[in-house]
Amino acid sequence: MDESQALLAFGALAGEPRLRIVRRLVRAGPKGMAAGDIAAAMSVSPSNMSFHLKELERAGMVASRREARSIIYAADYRALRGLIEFLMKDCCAGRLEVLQPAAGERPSPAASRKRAEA
Amino acid sequence: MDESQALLAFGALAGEPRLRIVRRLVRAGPKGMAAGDIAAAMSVSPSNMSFHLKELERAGMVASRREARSIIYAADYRALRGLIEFLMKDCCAGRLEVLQPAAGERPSPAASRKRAEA
DNA sequence: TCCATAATTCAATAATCCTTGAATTATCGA
DNA sequence: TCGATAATTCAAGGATTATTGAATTATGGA
Repeated sequence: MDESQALLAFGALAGEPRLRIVRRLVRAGPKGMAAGDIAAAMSVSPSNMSFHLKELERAGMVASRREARSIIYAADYRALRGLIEFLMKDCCAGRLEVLQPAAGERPSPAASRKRAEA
Repeated sequence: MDESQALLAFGALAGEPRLRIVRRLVRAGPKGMAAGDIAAAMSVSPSNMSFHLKELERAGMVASRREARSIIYAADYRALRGLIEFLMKDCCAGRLEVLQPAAGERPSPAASRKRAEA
């Protein structure tokens, strides 16, 4: 996966409805789910669901096929793997310790600040 | 990493300038880089850089500390690992084949369509 | 204290993205 | 062909997010 695809993928997953859709479709497996069933399963209007599914498809995260009157959407596992790989290889490149934490690594400044605020 | 943090993280990485910043900071390592040096390194105005850094910090992807007159930003490796884990565990939960492709898996419909368009 | 440097904050504008509901396209069965 | 179902497309509006330049805060040294 190259950078521009990764950017699309991050954008596609950066919203509650679409992240939920992807989760649902991963669970559904390769046989997928009809657009209307996804919409009903998460109480989103058909037209809005269509918008989000198109967005996910544009980003390559899901694929669609027509089956009689329904359009079936399925998660693209390759894209998910590709995104994970992108984060590991391309993004953390040259810094293996990102993936393999040193023993006794201390909490992040950000985390400490959050605790202090609470 | 929980869902709301993952959503913030995806949003933070879903843009060219910020993805570049994270890449640069991962390369820079734990000692980090001053805000101004990051801005200069990628020809972005200081005020705009500040905006993006704040966004990344809000998402927990980077941490900042003051050092004399400079403010030093560093990538939060834990957050990057957390995001990778989120994708693997939470998002692909119950579908191991997302991570371990079956032998002879065929190209995605999306990929075929792209080829056809070209 | 005064000046210069480093960065942030603020206000205004521009650009994107999301949602809604109506209109349209495609398919199937009578 | 006609009616019903499944989904998409379109246009309008609302809401977020990004960019810019000016004003502000914090720090260190003369």
